[in-house]
Amino acid sequence: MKDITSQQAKVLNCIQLYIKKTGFPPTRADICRELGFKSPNSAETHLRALEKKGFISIESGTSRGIAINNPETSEEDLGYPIIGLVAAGSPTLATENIEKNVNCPKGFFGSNFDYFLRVKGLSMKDAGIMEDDLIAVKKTQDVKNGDIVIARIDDEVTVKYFHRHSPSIIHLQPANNDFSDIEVNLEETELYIEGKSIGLIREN
Amino acid sequence: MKDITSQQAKVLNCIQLYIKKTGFPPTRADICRELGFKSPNSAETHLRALEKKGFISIESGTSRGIAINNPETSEEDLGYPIIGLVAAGSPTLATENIEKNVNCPKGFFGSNFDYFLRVKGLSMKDAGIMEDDLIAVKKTQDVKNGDIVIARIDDEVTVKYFHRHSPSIIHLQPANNDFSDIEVNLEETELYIEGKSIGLIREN
DNA sequence: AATTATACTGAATATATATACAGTATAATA
DNA sequence: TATTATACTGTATATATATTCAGTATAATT
Repeated sequence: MKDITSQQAKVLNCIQLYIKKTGFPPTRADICRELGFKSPNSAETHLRALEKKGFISIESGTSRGIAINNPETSEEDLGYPIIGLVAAGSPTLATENIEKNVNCPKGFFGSNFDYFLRVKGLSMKDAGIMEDDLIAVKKTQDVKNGDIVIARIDDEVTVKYFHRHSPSIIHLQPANNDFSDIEVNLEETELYIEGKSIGLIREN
Repeated sequence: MKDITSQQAKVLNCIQLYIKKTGFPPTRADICRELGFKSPNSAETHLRALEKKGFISIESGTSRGIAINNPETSEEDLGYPIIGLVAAGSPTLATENIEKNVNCPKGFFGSNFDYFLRVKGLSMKDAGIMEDDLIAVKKTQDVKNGDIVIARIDDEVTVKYFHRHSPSIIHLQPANNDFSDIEVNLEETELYIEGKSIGLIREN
């Protein structure tokens, strides 16, 4: 990264202050107003110089498309996404399925996990899993009998106890007498294990 | 701050992710692209709803003029202590009672809380509170009927539903048929409300 | 001596963007 | 029952904004 001139430093500082104050970067005109320039091109040339020297990035054709290149804070925690347990379809990490992100420290639960799943229904009530609870899901196919798994059968996603009765027969057991076991014959029906529960969070 | 709807939460999350990714807030069109909307007015109305509810600020007439109102200035927390629910005695924050500290961000559950209590027994089983669960406890005497409270009667601490039947009669109800109600006559017995449960964490 | 980078003013313009207006539809609430 | 909030599509437009072009001037390199 090349040397910055004093005027360029003023512009860079102005951008940082502006973002801190408003939450979004300044326009060329904003910089002019802050620093007393009379032409937007003054800001423009300074911005291009700062970009060339690596202090900022400029998204072309984009209003306020200025980003400060901070190598230190680049690897920041986005947190874990909360995904709704949709009746049909696979819970994917696509933006449109993410309810919000939870700033949860890594290794909060003993082992690592990938996302939170918001529970619908009471089929696991007796396991202490209630409606709207958040299950910490570890994406894995390595599940043992008795594990609480997130399983998908024909596009329907469900949370149940996992029990392999024979190489091709798997039982998905609810923890609620009002629900019945789901017996899956792997030779007839496709079963996909999305992962297993390694923890739970409830907000009330 | 009013309740956020699930769609509004998605929009808010989308904005946060966009800022994290690019360094500047999205346009209405950007939000549409991320979430699959086909009209910029979809984003607009969600933004106005989020503004009305206080989650964001919008600078009028300003491109990308979206600022998130929760600066989430959470400095790295010292963490919350986990306190064992001892059969007798008050759960105090003294060092000798602290099982360990959990590095949990402030405001992790909607409201603030003071410590985690490790649950013993199954008296609140039907409320989804299982043995060894961690209850997030907010120290307060301001409890309403139906709240899950941490109560102390004669040095014995217990977690139960709170129900005031008359000014001097309080029922502490378990959520398990194997246990019976505790009726407390405040004129005869001293009852101290340590606080109430505002959340729960389970590690398995 | 000829570039090249810095540091500006001033005007012009294509387009990126916010935002209003006109609809449709459903669920919740008074 | 009427009303409000939510959740969208679709079109239109004033303006906010990036960006180019044309200059002027000084200092630092090559």
